[in-house]
Amino acid sequence: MENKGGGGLTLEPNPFRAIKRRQSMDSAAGFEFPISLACREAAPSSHDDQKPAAVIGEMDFFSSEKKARVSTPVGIPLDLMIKKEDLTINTGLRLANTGSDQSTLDEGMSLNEEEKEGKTELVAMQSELGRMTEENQRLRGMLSQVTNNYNALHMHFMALMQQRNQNNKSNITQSQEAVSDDQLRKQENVGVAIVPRQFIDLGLAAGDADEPSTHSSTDGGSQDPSSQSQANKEKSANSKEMKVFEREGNGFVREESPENSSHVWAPNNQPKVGGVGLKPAEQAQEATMRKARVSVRARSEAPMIADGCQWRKYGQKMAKGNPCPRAYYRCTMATGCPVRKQVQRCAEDRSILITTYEGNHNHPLPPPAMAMASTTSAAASMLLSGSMPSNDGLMNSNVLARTILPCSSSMATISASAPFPTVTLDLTQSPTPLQYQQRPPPPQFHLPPTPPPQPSSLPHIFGQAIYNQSKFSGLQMSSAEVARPPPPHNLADTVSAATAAITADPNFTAALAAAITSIIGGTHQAGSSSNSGAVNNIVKVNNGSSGKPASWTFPSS
DNA sequence: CGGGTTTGACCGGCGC
DNA sequence: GCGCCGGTCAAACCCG
Repeated sequence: MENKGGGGLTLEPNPFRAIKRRQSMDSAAGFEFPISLACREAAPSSHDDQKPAAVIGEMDFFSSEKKARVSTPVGIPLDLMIKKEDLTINTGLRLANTGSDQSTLDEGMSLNEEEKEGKTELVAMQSELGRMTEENQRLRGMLSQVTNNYNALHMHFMALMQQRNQNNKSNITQSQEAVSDDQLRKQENVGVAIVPRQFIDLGLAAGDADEPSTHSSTDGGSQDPSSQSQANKEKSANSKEMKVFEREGNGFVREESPENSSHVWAPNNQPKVGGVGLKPAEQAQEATMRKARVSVRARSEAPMIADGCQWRKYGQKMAKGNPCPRAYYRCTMATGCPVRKQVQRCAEDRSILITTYEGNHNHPLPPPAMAMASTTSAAASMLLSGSMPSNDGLMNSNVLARTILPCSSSMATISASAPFPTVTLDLTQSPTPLQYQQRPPPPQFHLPPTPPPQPSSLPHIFGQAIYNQSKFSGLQMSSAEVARPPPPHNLADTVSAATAAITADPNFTAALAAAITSIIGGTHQAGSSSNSGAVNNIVKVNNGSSGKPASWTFPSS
C-alpha cells in the first residue's frame, strides 16, 4: 500500500499491535497530520484479497471526543466512541520520519503502568473486535436469510402474475398452457435460484461472455432444438449487427435466445428473429421484452450523466416535439457491447436530463457501472416480468408498479403504452425530509423492511458518485466526503443529485436495498460470495435525520 | 495518427 | 403507396 499520509507514515503489518504513542504524539511539537486519512489508508484497499473484519471509515482525531465509523464486511455500520484518554487503540500505523528520534520519544514514558493499562485496553479492544466479528457473522446470516426470503417472494409473485395473465387471455391455447405450466414447474423446482440468475443475466453480463454455450441448457429447457436452430438461421440472415456479434463470438448470440425473456437488449428486426416456432402472442411478447428500456430522469447541467461506462456517440437527431436534440451513444468498453443509451433534455424543463438505457453489457464492469447495470437490469426485469402482452398490458404494468414499487411510486413509473416498455426512474423530485422522518428507522439494519427490490435510479447516480469520489482511493467514502465540495468538473451535478437524493429522499434506503439485493443475488449465484475477495465499495450515507450513518458494502466484480 | 464527434444519408416501422 | 419518424450508418471533420 502506498504511503500517502502526511507526516511520513508507514503502516504496521499487524494492525492490532498496540502502540503507546499518545504522549509521544502530544509531546512531539508540531506533530499534526490527518490521522483520519491515515486511518482510511490503514483500511484494506479494494485490491486486497481478503475482506477486513472491520474497516475504519472515518475518524476525527482533532476533536476531543473521537468518533470512529466502522463498516463491517456485511455493511452494517458500527459507531465507536473513543475518548481522548482512551486513544491507545492501534490505528494500524507506525510513526516514522516524524522528525524526532523515536528512541528519544519513547524515553520518559512511564512504561509500567501505562503498558499494563495499554495491554488491558488492547485485550478489551480485541474482545470487542471478536464480538464485532461474531455480530458480523450473525448479521450476514440474517442478510442472507432476508435475501432468500425476498427471492422466494419474488418467485411467488412472478408465478402469480403469470397465472393472472393466463387467466386473462381468452385465446390461450392448450400448448401455451402446457409451456407455461412447465415453466412454472421449473421455476418452482429451481426455487429461489431463478431470480438471482435473472439478475446475473441482466446485470452481470460478463458471465455471458464467459460461457455462451451453457445458456440454452440453463434456462431454455422448453425450447425446441429444431426451432432454435431455425431461429438461429433467421437471426444470421436478418440483422447486420447480429452477424457481427456471432462472428465475434462474444457470447452475445445468447442474448437472442427466444426463451431468455429477461434480456432486454434487442438489435434490429427482433420480431422476425424470435418468431420462428413461436405463436404470434409469444412473438409479440418477446418483441416487447427485448425492447424494454430504463429511463433515468435527473437534473444535471452536464451534457451526459457519467455512469462508469465509456460511450461513443454515433448519432444525433432532432426528435419530434422536443427542441433539444437526442444523442445516441453506444458502449465502447468492449467490442460489440450491445448497450446503447439515448440522452436528451426534457422539453419542459431543460435542466432535466433524460438518459435511456437499453441492453446488457457483455463485458466486466467497473463498480459504478455495475451498480448502474444491476439497477437498470433489475428495473427492466421488474418491467418484463409484469408487462405481458395482453389487452390490459398497461394495467398489468401499473399493478406491477404498485406491487413492486409500493413506496417508490413517485419515483419509478412503468409505461407499457410507449413503443417499448420503459421504466422511468425520476430523480428530479424535490426531497421531502418530513416523509423520511415519519418513517421510523428499522430496528437494527439500516436496510428497509420492504422486501421487494425497487428499481431506482439512485444506485446509478449513487454508484457514480461513489466512483467519482473514490475510484482511486480504495472505494471508500464517508458521509463527510459526500458532503465535501465535488471535483471541479461536470460531475458536480451527479454528486449533488446523489447527495440530495440520499440525504433526503424517503425511498433511498429501499432503492439501495434494491441494488444490494440484485447484486447479492447475482453474486451468490455466480459463485462468488461476499467472502471471495471481491472488491468492496464501502458506502457511507448520512441520512441527515438521525445522525447515524447508513452503511452498505457493495460486493462487485 | 488514432479515436471521438458531427452530420447528412439511409433504412425500417408505422400510420394514414 | 406514401410520408413521417426514430434509429443507425459512415464519411468528413476535429482534436489531442
